[in-house]
Amino acid sequence: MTNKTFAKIIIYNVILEDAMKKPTLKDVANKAGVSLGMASRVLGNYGSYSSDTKEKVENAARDLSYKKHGIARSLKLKSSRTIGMVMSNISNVFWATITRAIEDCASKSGYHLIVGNTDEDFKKERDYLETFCEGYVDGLLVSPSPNNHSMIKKIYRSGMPIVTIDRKIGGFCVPSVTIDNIDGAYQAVSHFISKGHRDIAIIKGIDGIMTSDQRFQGYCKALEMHGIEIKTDYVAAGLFQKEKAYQAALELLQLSAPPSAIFVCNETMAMGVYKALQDNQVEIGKHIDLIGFGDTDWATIVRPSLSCVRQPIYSMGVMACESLLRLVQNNDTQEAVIENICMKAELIIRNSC
Amino acid sequence: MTNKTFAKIIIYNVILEDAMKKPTLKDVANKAGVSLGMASRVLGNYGSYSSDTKEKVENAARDLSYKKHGIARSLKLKSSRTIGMVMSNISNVFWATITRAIEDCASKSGYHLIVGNTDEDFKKERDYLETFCEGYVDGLLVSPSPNNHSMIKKIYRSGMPIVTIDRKIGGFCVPSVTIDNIDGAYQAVSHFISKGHRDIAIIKGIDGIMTSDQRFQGYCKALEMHGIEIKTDYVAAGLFQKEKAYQAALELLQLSAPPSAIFVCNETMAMGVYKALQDNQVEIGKHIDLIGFGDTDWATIVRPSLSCVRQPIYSMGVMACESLLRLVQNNDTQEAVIENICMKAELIIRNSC
DNA sequence: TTGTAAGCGTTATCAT
DNA sequence: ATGATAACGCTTACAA
Repeated sequence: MTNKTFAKIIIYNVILEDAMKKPTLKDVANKAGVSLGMASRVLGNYGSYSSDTKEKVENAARDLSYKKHGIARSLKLKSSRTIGMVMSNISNVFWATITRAIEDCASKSGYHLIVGNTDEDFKKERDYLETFCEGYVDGLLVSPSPNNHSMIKKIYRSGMPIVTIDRKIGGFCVPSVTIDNIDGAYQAVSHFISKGHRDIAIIKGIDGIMTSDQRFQGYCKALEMHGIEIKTDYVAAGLFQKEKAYQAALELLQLSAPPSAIFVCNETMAMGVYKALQDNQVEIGKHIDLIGFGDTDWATIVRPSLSCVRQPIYSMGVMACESLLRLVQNNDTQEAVIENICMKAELIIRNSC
Repeated sequence: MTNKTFAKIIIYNVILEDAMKKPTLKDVANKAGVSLGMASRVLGNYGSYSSDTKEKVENAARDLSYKKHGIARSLKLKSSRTIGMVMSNISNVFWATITRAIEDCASKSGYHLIVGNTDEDFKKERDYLETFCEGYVDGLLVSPSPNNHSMIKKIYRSGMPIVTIDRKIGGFCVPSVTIDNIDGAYQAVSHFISKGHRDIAIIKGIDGIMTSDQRFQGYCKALEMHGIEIKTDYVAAGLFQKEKAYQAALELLQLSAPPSAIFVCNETMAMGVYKALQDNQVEIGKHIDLIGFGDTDWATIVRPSLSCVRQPIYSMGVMACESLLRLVQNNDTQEAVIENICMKAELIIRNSC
């Protein structure tokens, strides 16, 4: 946004080729000398027709370079063959990876993917859900904000296939694919404890968002299991943002009794924490140990390398999409099975602890 | 993909609410006791109608919670109000950021965004272009692979609005938004030279892809301008991949006369190079200077921090989308202006050089 | 095997 | 101001 310098080279076009409108099935039929229905049959490869007409139609289609019109088909078949994905922010690697997984999976089955970013704004989320549901999608993958749970339930109950991803609606009433955040956090904090740490801080994400709340639960559980008191001083909020986490880390350092270990609830915030500690000459892995939730590319090139709870991100996307496609394809069954899949995360120890 | 552990909680659903099919305009009209056309007029807010019918129709629509059917509208209006984006890989931050920018811009104008990943495979690219053009999109944003230039020209000439992004088709015959890669690379290498370096290596991306070729051109230009010979030993290929770049860096180190500075053609490869140098106890910024093309989050937390050529990624996405939308909305003009916008990159000096 | 025609859910023109 | 009705481009049941 900052860099506004650019050159604009404008070329006046000589002429655009005759933008004649695209040929329709009717054109093909006419050219082939058969009826519209006949043409549809051979191009759609169903019904019966003589090899003679088959050839005539195929030739005509080729000559006109006919392409079937997806929208018209969609209307007739009551299926757009596209699915929608609504998430907080696709430029976050986590979501980018999930989107990639979903698109891979969807395209394999001939589905298109349409995306929407909400920035955790439930109003935006609502808008996307609404417009996507205006016939544009056959199914929905959504990572719902806490405020829209009832809306999503309603949409699901009205017959639109949905599977929530990375977060779930209370009561198991909508299919979901999630990570076991409690267990992941528990593993991380338990590891700290096993190394002798007692003063363990957490930098949470956004309260009310399932992943953040559950990671905090896992943190609490580990401390409680080992009879360690949970000090409110050690519970900081980073809102899943780099800068906020930087601040939070600073405040932790300024405590009269600073923690000896910090569990950071996502990678973006882990970046902020690294920076805060580096800026204050605190040696990570020596003065303060660190574990982040979520693996990332840079974890291995930063010094010391970052230990983390690795989530099976790509797999999560694939499973969610497969679940959804299954629903989409069984759309008729009134009495459905609701799958709530929960995947385990894995603790990866590197040098930051 | 590696972590296959997961729990599957299956809940049998009590019953799905009567999945009655969605109300149509006809239903609304019936309920309101007016004709279908009338209902369409008030809901579409055009034509004329009495305030009485207006109220009746609006009430009926609300009571039935009627939503207009996007696909049907699209068919009638010959516009899907969605644009398509085809790129190499959305899970790469560069593309994720661009996609975000485009989606922001598109949604602001009421357009949906549908995406496709090609992994630089021209066959996949072709498939996406083809299916997207089956009426699904009103316009296309493409970062074309070298093999599909003629296909893209053809599609463009046939009347489908296209703007290429980050790469362009030879001959300025299709609108584009790109970065001035030659200048960016030139800045980086010139900086090396001004610091006294003579033995400057480059780790290129994929030959034949515009961004890689142009960055190499910029490298050559800087060397030539200062009368420095281009040594083939110093020209390595990293294929835009972390691992390949790691290898390439290793080979550079093993040269009898290793370079004193390396220019790396993207951030992914810069990661590989960092790792290679770290693994071999080569001190970056001391034994070997480094500049990468493309800014990244981790550039400031890695030690030493990474100098780089920063591209205005988000802006590029916005400009491309705005260009495209302009084309989409003037679709009728036979004689069009072809904009080829080229944005400047900016050298950011940190501690790696 | 083939043609006819009735939709799919809209918009928009043409009478009235 | 309102109601018919013809598209949009396709699929498919029904007749022939």
